[in-house]
Amino acid sequence: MVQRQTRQKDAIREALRENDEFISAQDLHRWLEEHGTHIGLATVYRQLNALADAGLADTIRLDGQQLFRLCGDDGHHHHLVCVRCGRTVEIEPPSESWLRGIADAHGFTVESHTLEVFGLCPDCR
Amino acid sequence: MVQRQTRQKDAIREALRENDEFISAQDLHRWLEEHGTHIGLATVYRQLNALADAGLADTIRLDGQQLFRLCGDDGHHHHLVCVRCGRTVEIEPPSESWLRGIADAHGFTVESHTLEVFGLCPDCR
DNA sequence: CACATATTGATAATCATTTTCAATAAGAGT
DNA sequence: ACTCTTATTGAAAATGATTATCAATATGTG
Repeated sequence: MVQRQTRQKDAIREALRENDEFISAQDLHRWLEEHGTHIGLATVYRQLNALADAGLADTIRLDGQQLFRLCGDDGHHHHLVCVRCGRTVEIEPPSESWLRGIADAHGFTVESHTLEVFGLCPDCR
Repeated sequence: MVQRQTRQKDAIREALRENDEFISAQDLHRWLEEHGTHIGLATVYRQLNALADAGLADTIRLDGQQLFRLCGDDGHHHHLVCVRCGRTVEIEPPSESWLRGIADAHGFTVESHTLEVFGLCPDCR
């Protein structure tokens, strides 16, 4: 027995499915509360981290807190984030070979990378 | 009168000059302490943020804390960061036109962006 | 030198996130 | 359905980084 199914896990994944944009653990917890689903804050953090670790959720860091969003299982993505409303669009990643080339030039290995572009979306500009 | 020169500001800038790699406010505070210079932690945070706001220091976020490093005044840089020892190398940024092209395609403006590559440096791999 | 005020620093306050640990519940085996 | 092991939960406390407070200090201008 390695992994158990619980109403909390289901509720959290479902809540993420209904929230297209990146959302913080605190906000997701509040959202669940407002929708009549009480789940401990610690559990929300735990599941969100678990999803991120499993590669099922993407995370970005904005304004001192970590935001989460479900994503396909084809690795992580890069984003264009509206600094006013939080709207997010996935963008083309820089080519892996470009990254590797740069790292190789300095003798580094590549473990991970981040790329986020911040600006104003069409509605907010 | 808008800006005053103080021994604290000088000490912090000098300390940054002697630390090539990214360093956290806490660590810089400790470093100063170990070098016989006592400066309030709050002041270290204040100056570090002031330098970053002024564009004189680059910052990255690693492992839940913000790291600072002096940089030239020609805008911000991108980095290759060793996840073990913290060693950092500046890398070529993605071309501005590439960024703008992506943003334009979605109707976004570009206000800022981040790119960090994490891996192991030659000594740690 | 005097004065207005930028700056400092010790401490308290915030805030997000993690840990703790006893209580609960999933699910495998019977 | 019943038991038993243990994954999971949740409330509360702990942590850790960063920021706000505010009286005391120090800067530089007149």
